[in-house]
Amino acid sequence: MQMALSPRAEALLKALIERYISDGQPVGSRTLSKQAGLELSPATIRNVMADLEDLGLISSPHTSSGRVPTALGYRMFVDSLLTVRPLDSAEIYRMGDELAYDGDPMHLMESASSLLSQVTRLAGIVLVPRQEESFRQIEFLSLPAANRVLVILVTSSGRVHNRVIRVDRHYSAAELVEAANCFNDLYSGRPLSEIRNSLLADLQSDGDAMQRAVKNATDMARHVFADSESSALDLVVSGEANLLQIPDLGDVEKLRKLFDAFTTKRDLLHLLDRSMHAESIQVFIGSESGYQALDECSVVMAPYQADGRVVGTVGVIGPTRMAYDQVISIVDVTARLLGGVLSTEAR
Amino acid sequence: MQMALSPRAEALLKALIERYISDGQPVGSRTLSKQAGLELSPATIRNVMADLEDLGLISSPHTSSGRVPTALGYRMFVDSLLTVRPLDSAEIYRMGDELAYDGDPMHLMESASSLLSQVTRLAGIVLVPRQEESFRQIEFLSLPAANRVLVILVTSSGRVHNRVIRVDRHYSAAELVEAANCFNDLYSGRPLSEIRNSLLADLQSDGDAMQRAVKNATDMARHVFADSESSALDLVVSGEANLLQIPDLGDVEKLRKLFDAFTTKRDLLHLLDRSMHAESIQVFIGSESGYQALDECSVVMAPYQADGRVVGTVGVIGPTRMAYDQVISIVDVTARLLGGVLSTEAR
DNA sequence: GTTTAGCACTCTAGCATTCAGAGTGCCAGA
DNA sequence: TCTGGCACTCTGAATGCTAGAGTGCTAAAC
Repeated sequence: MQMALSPRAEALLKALIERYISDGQPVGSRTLSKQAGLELSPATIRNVMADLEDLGLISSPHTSSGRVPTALGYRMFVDSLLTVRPLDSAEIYRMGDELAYDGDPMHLMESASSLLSQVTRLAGIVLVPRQEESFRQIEFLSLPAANRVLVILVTSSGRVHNRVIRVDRHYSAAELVEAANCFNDLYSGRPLSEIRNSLLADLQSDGDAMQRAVKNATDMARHVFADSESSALDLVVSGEANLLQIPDLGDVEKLRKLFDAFTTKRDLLHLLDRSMHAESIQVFIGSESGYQALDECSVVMAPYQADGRVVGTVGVIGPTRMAYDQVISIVDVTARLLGGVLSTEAR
Repeated sequence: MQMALSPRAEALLKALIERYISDGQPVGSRTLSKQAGLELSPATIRNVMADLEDLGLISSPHTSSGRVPTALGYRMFVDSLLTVRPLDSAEIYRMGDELAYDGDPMHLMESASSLLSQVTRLAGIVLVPRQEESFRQIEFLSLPAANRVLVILVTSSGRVHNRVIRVDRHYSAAELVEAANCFNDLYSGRPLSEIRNSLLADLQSDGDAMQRAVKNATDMARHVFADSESSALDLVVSGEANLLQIPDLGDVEKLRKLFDAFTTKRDLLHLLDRSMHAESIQVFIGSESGYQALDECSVVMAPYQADGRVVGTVGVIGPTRMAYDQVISIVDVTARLLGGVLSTEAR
């Protein structure tokens, strides 16, 4: 189906999409003919456009007004016609400054997301995956309030989960330290999911065979591991408000669905999970994403690395009519910057 | 200026506003005359309405269409005409179930905010004030990564702040425990702000007179106290998406400003701070709030208590045309439920 | 003196009509 | 294979019209 286009048709499609992206108006043959670079009469252009329409790359909103790219058209544009506009180094430098790292990776993700939304004037998203996380350290603190213990879990990425739990009796500080030590020795470096399952299994066997300290630790740890599973914190979205003023997304009902997707996060997580496994930048255009809420949106995501391993993905979400040439390089740079911060940091 | 209205004018105003709230259409004299309870001809009603308009309580969008309440009209309605519709106990019970408390007060606030937004179909907000917080406990954990220490601060409300800091050399676990003990002994129960200032003063004096352990603790604690000042986490907003589908807030530009206010939080914090000092429910109508972004919105807030002391405020934000009778009692009940959870919990 | 009926007036919302402009498709000629 | 020309279509803005809803005012009725 995807027969090769003639070079002329390609050039025309490229010019049309670029024009549409900057104007937002359907593009007609006259307009395109006046455009420098193509010395063709409107009539010729009309013929070519008719071919492009047959191929499903462009369409006209109504019988007789200019053409508009379809999702397929954008796809071809992004895949093979686009000339990405690299950022100048001053810009990159400025962006790097904005990425503040204070030790809390969550803050870093938030600042990356917010940076993206400011620079692109779209919504920025950062996915902080949990599946790869492993256990680093647990600690139990006795609280003054009766029979309360604060459980603190530190994961390999440096994220910290804490939770206050009620316990059945008072534990001395020494007991708590011992329990933590046992647990740390037992599970250090193991993936969270594995530990979670293991804890669940322990709960069922309920063996009296276990040492007391280990048993205590297991009981208390269970709560915070249950928390760490919740993926609520894994996705950071910012700059949603930018989407409000984009005329392309005028349909209030669709906009509401989109915002719902931001708060629910479920669908987005699935989608972004896919982009994790890609080598480089990925662009989901319109309904390609498979989620209704994103029908009129495109998502541009780039995986970022820490010490050579992909640990998450970062990008933006905006209308299908977005300035891909700029957005792609901005997302690319952000992913690199983020990777840089994470990697130097770990050294 | 606020001369007493005749009972008839009051009844009329009340009927008009109730009608407008449920319909969203300007209300004319005929409509009002047909309404049960008032046996008056349209002409009479027109006379009264003219008076109400002179008083600035209602206005007509254009020369000849029905009347619409002004902010002043809503104010009088809310202050003296409104018959609050109490929730039935089943409803209250159901809401109580939704307020899950797992030991983390932040989760509780989020669930309260989300509960409000679901029940009212508006945006829910919860203010968690910081000024009243006092110090409960600090702890330092050594991390495997070179020269990193995790600082954990627990405040009186049970909130936990953590931060990873770099230190100049390796500290042994024993050193860290000692430092924490010193610090805890020194500052237990004192207000955060006081400690913050004290730490700042110490930094300047830089006295060699201080014990080494105390000095270490002070240096490390400084970072997390700086964090705890940031008020970013103090305001929880949820259900913003609900506002999108409200026809009254059709102006996209205003909506964008409103969403910006949600993410900036600064203005909202100021406003809500005011509502903290009120005894009971407060309603800010339209431009009364003094913030442009809230021009076409009303804010209904109720302070909530923990053990008899007001510790925060909870409520909703929506269009000026909202069902005050229901919203007010929903907010009221939520504040009580929240207070209940916080108080039983502390016992 | 309050209330009501009647009347002239005003403004909106919807509808049909018109008209210019932009764009298309197609055909015939270069 | 490209281009010029022509008939056709569709949109969007402007216009005029009408019905409906609502008002303000005045004079009569209670």
